[in-house]
Amino acid sequence: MPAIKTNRNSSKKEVIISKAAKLFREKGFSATSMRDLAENVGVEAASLYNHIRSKAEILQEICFRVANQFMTHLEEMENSKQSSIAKVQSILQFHIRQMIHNYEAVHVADREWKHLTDPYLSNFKTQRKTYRQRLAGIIEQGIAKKEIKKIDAPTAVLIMLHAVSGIESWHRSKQKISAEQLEENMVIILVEGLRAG
Amino acid sequence: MPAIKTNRNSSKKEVIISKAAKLFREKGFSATSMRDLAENVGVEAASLYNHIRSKAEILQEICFRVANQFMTHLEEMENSKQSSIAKVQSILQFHIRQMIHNYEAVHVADREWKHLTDPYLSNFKTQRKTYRQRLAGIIEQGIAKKEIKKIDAPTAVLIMLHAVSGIESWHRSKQKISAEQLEENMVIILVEGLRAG
DNA sequence: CCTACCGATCGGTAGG
DNA sequence: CCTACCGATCGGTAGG
Repeated sequence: MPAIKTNRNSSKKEVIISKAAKLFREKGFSATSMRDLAENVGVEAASLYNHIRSKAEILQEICFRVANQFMTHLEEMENSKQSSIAKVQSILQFHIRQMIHNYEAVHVADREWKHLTDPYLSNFKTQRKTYRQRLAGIIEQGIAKKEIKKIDAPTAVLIMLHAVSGIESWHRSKQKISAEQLEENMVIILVEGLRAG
Repeated sequence: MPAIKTNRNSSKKEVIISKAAKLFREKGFSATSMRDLAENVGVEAASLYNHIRSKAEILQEICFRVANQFMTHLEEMENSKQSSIAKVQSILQFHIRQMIHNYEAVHVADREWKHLTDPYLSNFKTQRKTYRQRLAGIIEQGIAKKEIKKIDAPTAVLIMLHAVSGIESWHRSKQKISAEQLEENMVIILVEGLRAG
């Protein structure tokens, strides 16, 4: 029954990708060996190759899945009727939630994409650049409508996206505030600033 | 003349560390080989070992030099008489300027420190944690004095420090705003927020 | 899914 | 500073 065989293969592939995301985040792509990964999955290294084509393919899967999720949400926001500041806030919240709940993969896509090889590398860099430009576009609309103060939009994008990657520290922290409080604090600081007033 | 020999050795060591910082940033610590590094320095791989003890030692030098610079500036701020918000702003500016002018080393210390080995790894993690706690302390003083709004101080630290690492994108950007404009925009967004008002 | 193994490359050393 | 080389480990394949 080929249907069952496909399910088995693909679910084992998902286990491999999920364990790989965990290891790539902890040790980095280059410092993670296929023998490390095999041990975590519970098979010999050679057996991994029945499910995946190469180490490079695993990284590709992780990076492009994450990229597609973010691009899909961005497009929803572009087509929505909200105010620009609400769109920016929603995108920020989406990033925060992804970083909280899909931490391993999101972090790997953010930090390890440099180890992709062409043509995937160029493709990924293009997608990344496009995403940032379109997000900057939304911010610029907000500035034009005077909902957002006159700042350099690409700089705002850079701050937002990198601030979110700080959630890494939250994950590692012993005495954490709740995910809800984290999200609330991050949105307030980025939207309203630090200064009291 | 041992004095001259020492100078020659230490300046060659500086060249090695500087080229290593560049490569570690571009490719990551694990993906940079000593043969890569040797080629960039202009010698054979074996010759590097007349100046440095190991690949690990190079990373240690980079990470602890950067850590010491930040810790020194933090201590200056702790001992200064400015308002808390001015202290936070000065620390933010120090991070931004370091990231602009000592980009390679600062970026490596920020992203590649996981590849340190004990006892250096534990030492670095402790310093990092201490730095963040003390910066959070300054922010908490600002909250107590109502100069800073009531937010979770560790979350503010996390946002500030990670936002600054976004300067990486600025370095890679073709059509950059000036370093001064970048600094001004980053400080405004983080201190005053995005929303117009 | 395993055993057995490949060529390439790694960080590092010996010796001059 | 170089040539020559070491043992270890890498990603991946053959064959069953």
